[in-house]
Amino acid sequence: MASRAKATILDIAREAGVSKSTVSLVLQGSGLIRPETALKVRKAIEDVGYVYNRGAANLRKAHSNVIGMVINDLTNPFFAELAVGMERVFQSAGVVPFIANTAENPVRQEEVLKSLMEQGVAGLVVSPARGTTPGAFRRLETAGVPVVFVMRRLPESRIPVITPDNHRGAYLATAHLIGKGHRRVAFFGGSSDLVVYHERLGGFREACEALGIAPADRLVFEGETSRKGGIACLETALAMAAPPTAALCFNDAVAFGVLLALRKRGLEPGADFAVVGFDDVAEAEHYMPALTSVAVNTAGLGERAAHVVLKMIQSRTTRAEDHIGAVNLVVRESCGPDRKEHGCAGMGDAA
Amino acid sequence: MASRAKATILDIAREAGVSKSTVSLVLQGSGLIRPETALKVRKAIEDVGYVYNRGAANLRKAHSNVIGMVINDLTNPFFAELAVGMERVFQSAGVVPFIANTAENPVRQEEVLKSLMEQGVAGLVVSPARGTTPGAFRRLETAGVPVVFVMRRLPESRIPVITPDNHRGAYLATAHLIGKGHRRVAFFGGSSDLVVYHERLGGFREACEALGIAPADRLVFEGETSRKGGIACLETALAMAAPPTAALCFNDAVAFGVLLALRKRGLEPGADFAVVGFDDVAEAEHYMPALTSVAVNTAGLGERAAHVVLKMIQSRTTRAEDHIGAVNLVVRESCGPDRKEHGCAGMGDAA
DNA sequence: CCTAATAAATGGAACGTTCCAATAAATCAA
DNA sequence: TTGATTTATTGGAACGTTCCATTTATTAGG
Repeated sequence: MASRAKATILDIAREAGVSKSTVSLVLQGSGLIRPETALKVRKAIEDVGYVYNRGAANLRKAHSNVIGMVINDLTNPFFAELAVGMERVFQSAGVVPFIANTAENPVRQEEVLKSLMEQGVAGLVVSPARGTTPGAFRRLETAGVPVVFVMRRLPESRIPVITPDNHRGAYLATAHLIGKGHRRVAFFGGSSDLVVYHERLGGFREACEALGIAPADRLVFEGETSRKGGIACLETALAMAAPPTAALCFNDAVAFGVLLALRKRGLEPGADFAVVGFDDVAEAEHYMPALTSVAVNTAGLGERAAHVVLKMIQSRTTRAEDHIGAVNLVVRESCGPDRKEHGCAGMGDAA
Repeated sequence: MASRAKATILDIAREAGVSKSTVSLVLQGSGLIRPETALKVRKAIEDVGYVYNRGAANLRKAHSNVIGMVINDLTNPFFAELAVGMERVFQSAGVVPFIANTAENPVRQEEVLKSLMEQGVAGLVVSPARGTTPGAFRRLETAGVPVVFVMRRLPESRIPVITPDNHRGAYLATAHLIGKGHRRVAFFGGSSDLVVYHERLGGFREACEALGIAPADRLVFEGETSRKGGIACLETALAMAAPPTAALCFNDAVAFGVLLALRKRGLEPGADFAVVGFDDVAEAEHYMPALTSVAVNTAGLGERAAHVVLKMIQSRTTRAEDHIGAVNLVVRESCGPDRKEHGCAGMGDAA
């Protein structure tokens, strides 16, 4: 059923009555070959059902045109969107990237990275798994493989990073909440082993400080970065003596959870409790109510990252400039109308 | 910055004072090597910062342990879930699968397949892109590479298929709707170039017939398989003279769109119009209202597909049995309570 | 018609592994 | 001791390409 031993360049050569070198040249589109010869060879290639053996070629050439995208959680639409952005530019550069999922698991990530290296990748763009150890990328570094981080960074590392301006995004969002009249505001979700977390939390804190929210009135609740985490955060927040009236969520997934939990309690998102998300995934716009969120231009950052790694490969360097992408707050319905002093939902505030 | 010429098995041999053959044996974990020798070698491997060159090895061995997962749309959480299911079993089998996205584009798929073949994949599990031409997999077939289709199938092809029981799922869902008292029911979304579409539509039709819905009262609206498509379907359906009162949607994305559009019109999903989805993605449970949907055990089918391809690779065959997975209807809120003759929403029915 | 220059095609070594057949070393039976 | 057997180790060919250095064919210049 399977074909006989697979055809090689030599079989083609025989078929076409030329030397293997000639076939190789044709395969590479060299202009040195007489057009009619090339034609003959191409016909032979078809006839014998040849498939190029990239492994053999790489053995000789030592640069492999395989590019890897290592993603921490493909199940999360945010990262899927990111991956798709990258793919777009790889595609138009004529390379087929291989995607590998680490499922937020550093051990798995280790395996994936190892496998990719053994495969001889030319370059990598990585959104590192939570809890990645500092040394995880040393192998790649000493091997001189171009790597760029996207969306997430490691505490200290020389690897170039493409991220959104998390600090600014959080600042903007928090200012929006405070501008709406909220005086007791919370930060929901995320965990401190991610540096993004500190960046976003930092923006939140700075806004609170700048806009006169008392330290006691800015509440932070760590939690899973998922719908579930959002639900949990809201529950514990509302159980407090003086609960917050608004929250900036670590990401949209958390925000969706909060929205859900509010509804389940019979509270009206927006009117009774304002929530803003982060990332502005596609779904945010279609949620009920539509989610106010910090747009980070996910696909755009993906494209940027892809370009950078391509450039690095081309110029055989392992260094590149970081890029901090602009963000902007897109206001929708989840924060309701302004709550200026008409003491709506009965949650008093100490202004 | 980059290391000097990368270390090979020969460097290790020199370092450890043994022959390259010995190193090779150690690398493969052969028991023929004296433990202390093996230890010495392993130390040398560490010392020189060796990375295994799988390309070179494959050249010699001719079976590559690379497995590919070709997915039509990673952006769709349903397929992401599927991919994750497959990954789980590949991981525990000790292989790192490479995922490639075709973005529902047959041309891209062609490229991806070509690249994978050149890479020398040992096997493939594929959810083919819409509009895949019949010959797209011939290359793989003549090369004798094990391939299994998952979730989707091609009109005619000898390649084994793992899918849910689409016909039965649609039947169940439709029967549920009719059981609730609906007499004018619709099928929303999907397009006829997918064979899944015909399977699901077939189940819908059969249920209608079996349960006495007049041919004129079973409406079918083709449309995009997305939220957007769902919105469009609902709009055109409600614009009819005698609109349906319930719909089975091609998949959950369409159903979400319908839910959204209902809300936007001030209609209450469930009470005013019943909707059931298909696939039961994770989100269905958390939607507002929670979506009644046909659960297909996505991850389970993914696992199954992975097992099958692994088995095929191992037994060097290109054939395997099809598998039709059981489905079940999970009833939530989107169909409301039974609508037995208490003429609730003012939409009369001719029973 | 010969030489120089150019164009087209080619042989062979090299890339880093695996694995067979062969060797070397150790153990055993007599 | 000697050969037979087992246990460890090793050299070398092979895998399918690329690319350099050559060779061969073609054309141009005189």
